[in-house]
Amino acid sequence: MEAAPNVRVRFAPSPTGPLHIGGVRTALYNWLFARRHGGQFLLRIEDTDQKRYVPAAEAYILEALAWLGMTPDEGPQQGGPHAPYRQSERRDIYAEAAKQLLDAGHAYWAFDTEAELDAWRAKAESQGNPPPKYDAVERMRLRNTLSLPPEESGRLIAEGAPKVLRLKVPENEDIAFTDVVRGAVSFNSSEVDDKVLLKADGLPTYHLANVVDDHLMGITHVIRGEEWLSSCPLHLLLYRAFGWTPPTFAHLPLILNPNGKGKLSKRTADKLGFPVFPIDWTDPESQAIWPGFREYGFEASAVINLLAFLGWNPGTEQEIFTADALKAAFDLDRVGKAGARFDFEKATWFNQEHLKQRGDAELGAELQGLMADGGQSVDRDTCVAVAGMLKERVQVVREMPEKGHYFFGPVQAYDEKTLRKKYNPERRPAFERLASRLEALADFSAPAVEAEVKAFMEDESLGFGAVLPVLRLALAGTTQGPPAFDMMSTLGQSTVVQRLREALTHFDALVQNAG
RNA sequence: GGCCCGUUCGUCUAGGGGUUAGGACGCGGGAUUUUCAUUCCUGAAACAGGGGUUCGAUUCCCCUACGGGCUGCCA
Repeated sequence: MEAAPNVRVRFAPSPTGPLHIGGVRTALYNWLFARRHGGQFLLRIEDTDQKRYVPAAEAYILEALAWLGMTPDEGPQQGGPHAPYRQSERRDIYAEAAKQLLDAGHAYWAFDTEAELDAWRAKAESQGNPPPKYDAVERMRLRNTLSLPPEESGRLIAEGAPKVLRLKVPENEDIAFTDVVRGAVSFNSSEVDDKVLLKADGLPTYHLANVVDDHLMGITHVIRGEEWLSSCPLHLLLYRAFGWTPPTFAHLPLILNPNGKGKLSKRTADKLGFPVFPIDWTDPESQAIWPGFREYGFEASAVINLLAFLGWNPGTEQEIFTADALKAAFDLDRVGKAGARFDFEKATWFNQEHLKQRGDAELGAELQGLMADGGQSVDRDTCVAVAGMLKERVQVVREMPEKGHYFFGPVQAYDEKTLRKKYNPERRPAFERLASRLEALADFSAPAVEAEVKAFMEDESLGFGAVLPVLRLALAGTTQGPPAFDMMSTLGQSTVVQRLREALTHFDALVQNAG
């Protein structure tokens, strides 16, 4: 799309719990769009619902964004020209905006209590009708400054009766707009009800606060989930009532459950065994940990890559992107319209691709840290070597300690089934000679070990198939793994010799047991 | 129920009035590898259905079906 002058976008989550992966993607698209166009990416905390407010959620959001490298240009942490960036700290601004609407006749006070409204809805439903709308026709039957005699309204207000401010939505008017991802969209204003703008507690609802802030903060593009599409006409009405020019809207398709129906949910993800949150979240009530991608072992760059592709594609066949490459390639015109099912298999593939592109040194340092977390101190060189050998054999770095356990400690178990197939007790003396030959080696580099083992095979008239599997079994307990000579070299001479000799003492018995 | 949005291989998707409908994940086969993994080659696999418009529709229009969202003093 054309480079709009000074693009400003925002991510505006509500701190009611951990950020969902869908929310993270919304943040990502906003961030990418801002970077692509040299604009600003703002973070605004929409904490206007005191009932659902979860104190730890804001810190969680900040940490998740930081992990992914999506640093806001303006936000509660870094401040900015439009501070504060937390809606609970902007009450006066909304109150003033509300007054403006009230004075202009675009809004009115309503005195109906929640109980009254509940009864009103329940009555309709009991008659088999759909839930009624507080709209142009119904409002005259409810209690508000439009339906009540002015004296009574005045009295209620003077008495300080609980009241909410509602938008006076016009009747039967077509509201058409162009959505960047959906094209022409239109609604009739009669479908929109007189939404509450200011709640009885004096705080604004999402709609008011969002529109006011987007305008005040100079937001040029509102990029958000499709769940907001239905309220977009309401927002447009609000912009019009204020006399403001609305921003450009882009409603993103939703991320759906892998199989079955609906928006991707924690419930489904739990069942299928994968995370839906960027990082771990400890539920304040149950203390249960809701798993995150970070702790599962995902690379931040992979999460960004895979999320970017859930609803967007570059139009080329390239699928592996760094964040920087995405910043250059991303744009709204290639965002799809249809919801995308989340495929964890593909997500892990993305991770492995990103893993393979990382350097051994860096990976080794991470592995060393992982080992330390597990209480084992391992030297850096070993970790680097192991990481290099294992990175193509795991999907997440966290698999390495277990997958390569034999590098860090004794063999946990021998694969007996394979042992029976590959080991012939008659060859035990030969393998003992091999142990001695290896013990005598002056150079234990992989090529030297390889040369020695090959010489041994030649001398003993044994082939690869007769020697390597047994060697692997003795040293690692399994026939799978990195190239045998690299593995041996990393294990080190004394470990190799010792493990081989010890294994030989067990192998006969293990083979016999089976018989 | 009403309103709105959507629908190309199992999944993510490219494409677009005339194509052998392309790629990726996953799956199958093969090559390489001492093994596993990687890598490479390869196979199976899709335009939801019905009407139009058109010389010609997967592509444009309508309807249906299906899916999704919204329908709160939640966001």
